[in-house]
Amino acid sequence: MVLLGRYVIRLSKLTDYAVVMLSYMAAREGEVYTTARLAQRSAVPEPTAAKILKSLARGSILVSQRGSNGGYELARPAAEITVAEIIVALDGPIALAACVEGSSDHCGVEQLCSMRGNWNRVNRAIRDALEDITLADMAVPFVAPAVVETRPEQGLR
Amino acid sequence: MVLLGRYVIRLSKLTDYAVVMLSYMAAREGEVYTTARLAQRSAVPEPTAAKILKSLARGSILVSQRGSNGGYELARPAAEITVAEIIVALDGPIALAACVEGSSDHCGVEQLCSMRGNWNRVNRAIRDALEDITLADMAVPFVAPAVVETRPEQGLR
DNA sequence: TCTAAAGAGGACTGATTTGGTCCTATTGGG
DNA sequence: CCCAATAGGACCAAATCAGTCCTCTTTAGA
Ligand code: FES
Ligand code: FES
Repeated sequence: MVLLGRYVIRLSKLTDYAVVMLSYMAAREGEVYTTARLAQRSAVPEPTAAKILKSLARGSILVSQRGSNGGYELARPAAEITVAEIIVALDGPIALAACVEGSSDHCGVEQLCSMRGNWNRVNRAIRDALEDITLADMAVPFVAPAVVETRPEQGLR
Repeated sequence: MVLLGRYVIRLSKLTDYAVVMLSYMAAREGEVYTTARLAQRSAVPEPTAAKILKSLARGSILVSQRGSNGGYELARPAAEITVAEIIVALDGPIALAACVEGSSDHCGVEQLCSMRGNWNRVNRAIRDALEDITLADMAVPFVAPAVVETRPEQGLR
């Protein structure tokens, strides 16, 4: 059977929180933010915020400065940070199921392997979609621009 | 805080199994397949297969015929069944986080709500990607076409 | 040079979610 | 009628995730 490995798209709370914090940081690039401050501003409990920030730093989305006066800073301009990267930093590679390029596991049902390439196609489609959207796209100005409340299906792009 | 609800993309084993079974069914459209048969052919344990098939039927991807001589049949030609539908049938709506059109929960941090529309953009991008791929795309002929074993990053479409 | 303010890195735990099983209807053909 | 199927849930065990905490390293500056 198809023997799934690690790979399932699984974006969640943490990722969502991350975007909230990153958006806040994007407001003034070049500034250094401490964990405490970011936790406060985003309403994420501090230990959790710390965990997220560490992951983002490991993923080269933030650069960290240790020691006093330390903190985090965006590693690049917001427009160059993609949602895909953020997800990868927190949830690991973006893929749906096994039978993924690079996965070495191989299912026992050789006949079905032909499907392999097709999942990859799906994966690539999603990855592309996610790579097209940057933090700058997410981080619209914080002065909430009258969010339409009723079924906002309209054209935000 | 952003108060996430139900909505997280979460395609997984079940979905993967489903595609395997559906691909098998797509080979000869119009034929009626019993749970037992599908379970065997796809190497999914029968009770699990049954569960999946029921979900697919509920999602109008399959039509079921009860009673003896009963079974399942594709509700439409494979080319008209999208991967998106299959996912929805098994894992529920395709979306990443809350702040989704239609979700009535509302986070307490009004300032952050401006991000809302942007998640929707992400959601829509993924949904579109998934709607573009049909079961027919996944169900390439079962005589495995010499799957390239070494880093298959090449152009399978 | 000492201290305190930061981050790094992991171990750990409780809560959710999944995957998987099973049991009891209901349906329909022969 | 009976048997072969599906429908629909309840249920459980295992995996995963969110969240916490503890200890170590780095660095500014008194
Ligand atoms: S490796 Fe996935 S179907 Fe064979
Ligand atoms: S409802 Fe999601 S940020 Fe407000």
